[in-house]
Amino acid sequence: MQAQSRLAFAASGGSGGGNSDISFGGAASPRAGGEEHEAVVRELTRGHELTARLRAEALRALRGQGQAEATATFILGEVSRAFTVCLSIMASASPSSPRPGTPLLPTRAAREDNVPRKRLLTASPYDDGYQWRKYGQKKINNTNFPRSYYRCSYYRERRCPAQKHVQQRDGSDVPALHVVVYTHEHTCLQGAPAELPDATNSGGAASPDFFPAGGETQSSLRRRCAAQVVGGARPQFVDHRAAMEERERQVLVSSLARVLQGRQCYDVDPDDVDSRGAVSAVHAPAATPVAASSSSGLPAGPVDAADEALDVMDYDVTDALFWGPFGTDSNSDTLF
DNA sequence: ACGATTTGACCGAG
DNA sequence: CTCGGTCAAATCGT
Repeated sequence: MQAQSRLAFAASGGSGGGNSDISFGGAASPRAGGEEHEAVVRELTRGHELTARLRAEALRALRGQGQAEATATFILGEVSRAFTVCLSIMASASPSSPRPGTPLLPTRAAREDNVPRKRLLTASPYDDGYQWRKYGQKKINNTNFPRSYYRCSYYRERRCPAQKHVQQRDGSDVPALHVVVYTHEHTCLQGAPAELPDATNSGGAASPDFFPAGGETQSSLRRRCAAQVVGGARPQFVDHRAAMEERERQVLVSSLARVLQGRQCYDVDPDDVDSRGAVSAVHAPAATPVAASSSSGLPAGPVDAADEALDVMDYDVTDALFWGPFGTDSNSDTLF
């Protein structure tokens, strides 16, 4: 599913630039395309709803049955996610929706801070592989749910500027969907390997930037850094897209590892999982520990939130699906 | 004791 | 003045 959408959108011009030229099913006219589009969306929505019901029933039936429950949770979560991603693609390709990269009528347009922003619609707003610290919550006018404000946990010691705002979407989505707006790009994973305090050796040479700030002890900083390192080898995230793919892969591996927990004969190595999530090899020894554990256990993917009435510009769906790079400047199609 | 979260106050933009 | 975003003291959880 993801692989297909990836290919489809990769062929359409890729990320960021917002030059996608998406068409589905060779619709001949806007009218026919619109009807076809509606029918597909209707069926996908129905499938999604039925999956949610099936999931609820299955979990009720399998409650307390350990591995079976975990397996059902994972598989049905993946099915649900597939529907969500399809719906997201259809929303982005809607004949009536603005094309990616096309400036929307600015609701609070022309924000002048020039800060790159990006919006996602996802059932799991907290499973993006980063560590966040909440710093505020606000009731927003004319909405049912409060908006929560998060900052990268490394805001202080590494001066990572990344932030995100999470707000549950009004309505009766099952599962509940959240609009997540990311502002700024993480800097805390870039060019870090040699500079981070060593997580295992006591005398690791750390740059002053990575020493604890605000009274945090060195040991607690090390613990936190170690918690984010996967398998002891910190990837040097230079290419943003590769970094995001890597993170998504790790989240998937984490899910698989949970499911396979207890089956001593199976272990999953992240290197054996390709970008589509396919496990290309299964072998001992131990599975690599994975950061970004999910509290929900349902690795639902992020999708485009093109129909939201929030003051965020639309952006290329490829980025929405695969956590691609932020827009970086005025050329970005992800700005407010 | 310490880090994370909550929540009312505050601030700047419109 | 209203509103969204942030701050920071109080509170909570481990």
